[in-house]
Amino acid sequence: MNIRDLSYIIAVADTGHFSQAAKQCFVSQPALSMQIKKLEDELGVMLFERTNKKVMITDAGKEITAHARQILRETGAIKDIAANYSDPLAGKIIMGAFPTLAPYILPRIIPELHETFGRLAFFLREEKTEILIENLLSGELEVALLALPVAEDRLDHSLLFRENFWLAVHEDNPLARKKQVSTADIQDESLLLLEEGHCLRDQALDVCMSMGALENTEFRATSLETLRQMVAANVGITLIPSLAVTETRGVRYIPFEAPAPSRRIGLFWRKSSTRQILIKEITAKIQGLFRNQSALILN
Amino acid sequence: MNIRDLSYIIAVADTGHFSQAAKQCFVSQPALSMQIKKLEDELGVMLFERTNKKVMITDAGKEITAHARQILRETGAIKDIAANYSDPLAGKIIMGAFPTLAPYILPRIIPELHETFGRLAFFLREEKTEILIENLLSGELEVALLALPVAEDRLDHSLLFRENFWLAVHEDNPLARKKQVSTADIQDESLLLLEEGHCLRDQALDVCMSMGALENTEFRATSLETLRQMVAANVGITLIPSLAVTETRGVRYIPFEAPAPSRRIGLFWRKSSTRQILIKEITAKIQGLFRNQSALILN
DNA sequence: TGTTATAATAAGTTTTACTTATAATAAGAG
DNA sequence: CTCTTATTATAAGTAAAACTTATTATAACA
Repeated sequence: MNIRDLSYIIAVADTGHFSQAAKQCFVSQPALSMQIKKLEDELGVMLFERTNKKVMITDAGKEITAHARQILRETGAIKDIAANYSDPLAGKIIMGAFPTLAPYILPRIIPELHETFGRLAFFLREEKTEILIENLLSGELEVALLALPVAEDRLDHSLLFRENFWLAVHEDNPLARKKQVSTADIQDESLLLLEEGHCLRDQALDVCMSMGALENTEFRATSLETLRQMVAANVGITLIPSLAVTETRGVRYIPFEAPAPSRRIGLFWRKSSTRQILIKEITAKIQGLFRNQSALILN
Repeated sequence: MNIRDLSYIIAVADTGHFSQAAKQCFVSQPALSMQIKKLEDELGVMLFERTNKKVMITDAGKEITAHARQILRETGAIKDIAANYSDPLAGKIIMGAFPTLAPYILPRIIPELHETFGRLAFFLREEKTEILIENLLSGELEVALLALPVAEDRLDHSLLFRENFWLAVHEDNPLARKKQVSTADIQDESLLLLEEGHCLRDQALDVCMSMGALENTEFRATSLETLRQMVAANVGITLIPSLAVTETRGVRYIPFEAPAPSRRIGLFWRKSSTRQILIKEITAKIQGLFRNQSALILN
């Protein structure tokens, strides 16, 4: 059985002629006759009763063409779906981002992406980096915003922007009066950090390492907002990535002297992804957004 | 697109492997890979994301395989229907018979046919001969019981039996005392006949012709039962076919001397009918019934 | 009785699908 | 880090299927 054969029998059922049906199907009459005969042999049932002047459909033919019509409707649906998906900038895409980035970057980029990619529905997932990588590899997620580097060679990425860290201190802290902080300023200071599993923790530890600062081990926060509130409560100081810098009662954010410590954020996807075209477009769009606003948000 | 291709993508969706899917479909892995690739090209959409270790289905693939599954269900339905119809002794059959035969023969043969052809549903249609022939030719009717001869070379037939005519007279009629009637007995008698369009009218006219009897033109009955009641009311005499001979108050039925006048009843079908096997069986069954009961019903 | 309209058959060609063998590639084991 | 294994992709050649044109067969109709 064959979808083409089914359209042949429908054409015969509709026209009542083998030759007209053949014309309608753009094949020669013998081709159509032979295919129908083969189908009848395969099914073990006559679908049409032929005379020289008339073609009559049998009961079996009536029932079978009804199902054949349904099959053609389904193939139509398949073609429609394919046509929709074959627009690489249409459909849906699930984007992941880790928790110390997601709430600060998504409100900035999603409205813009939504505007640019009108035929695309964005779904968002906030998870820790490790989970996001798993989700990417398993196919649950199409793209994710991750901090570089990521040691996973099944993934590809493009760099989106570099996000500087700011020092967050209580307004009563002596450092609060500085316009910029230097390595010397925070040497031997101890910083509040996030708990294990957050990439921001590792990034901040790297900064501590290079600047000679220490971790305040009395307390490990479960979220960046908790960390910020700890600073507001004058429990300690911490690093805040620039996108998360927002006016907060009692807190002063101070930029570092160049070269400021920073993290690099990239967009990641499976090397095997079927949506490379779309991803490339999204990358370009996000890069464009941050190129224009770099003065504002990166330092 | 192709039903086989659809089963390939379903197999891949189910197994998660091209090679396992190929095994399940009894083809080589390259064959399956190539067909799926061609389908993807045709649809303009990737259905699977392949890596060396893993096959992931795309969103498009998910939606499309859902429809593909529906198509395979429909093909299953088609095969089921075909399997049912491919039993030539199963299904339904519509049988026609003309009005001066139908009510008398059908109660005798339908129960027997029903018993013999358990998987067959009989539907009956009573119409005048002319209509029955039209219905046969148009395909509305598969077989019909008609009186021979029928001048229509698109139809085939087999002779089922010969049905004698009896003379029906009122019990007060002098002929009522005879054991048999001869040609001489009804010479110049006038017989009540049916109205135009009934084949029994033509048959009876033939008998009149050959026996030198006349038509009673005062009255033409619209049904055989009317005719019988006219005889019971002593309005006249008539011919009754043997299957319609049933004890009736005031009516005597008298057989003719051999060779008795008779009509031949046959089973008719389109030469092009797809159900020749079944029709042959039905013919044989009916012939058997009447062979056994010939003494009873034919004379 | 010839003409027309229709489906079936025949022969040959083209297209499609398949097979086997091989390559390429990444994951996992030692 | 290299070898083995598991997987899909590619290539070349073969087999099968579908198609075309030309012809035949048959019934309806003028």
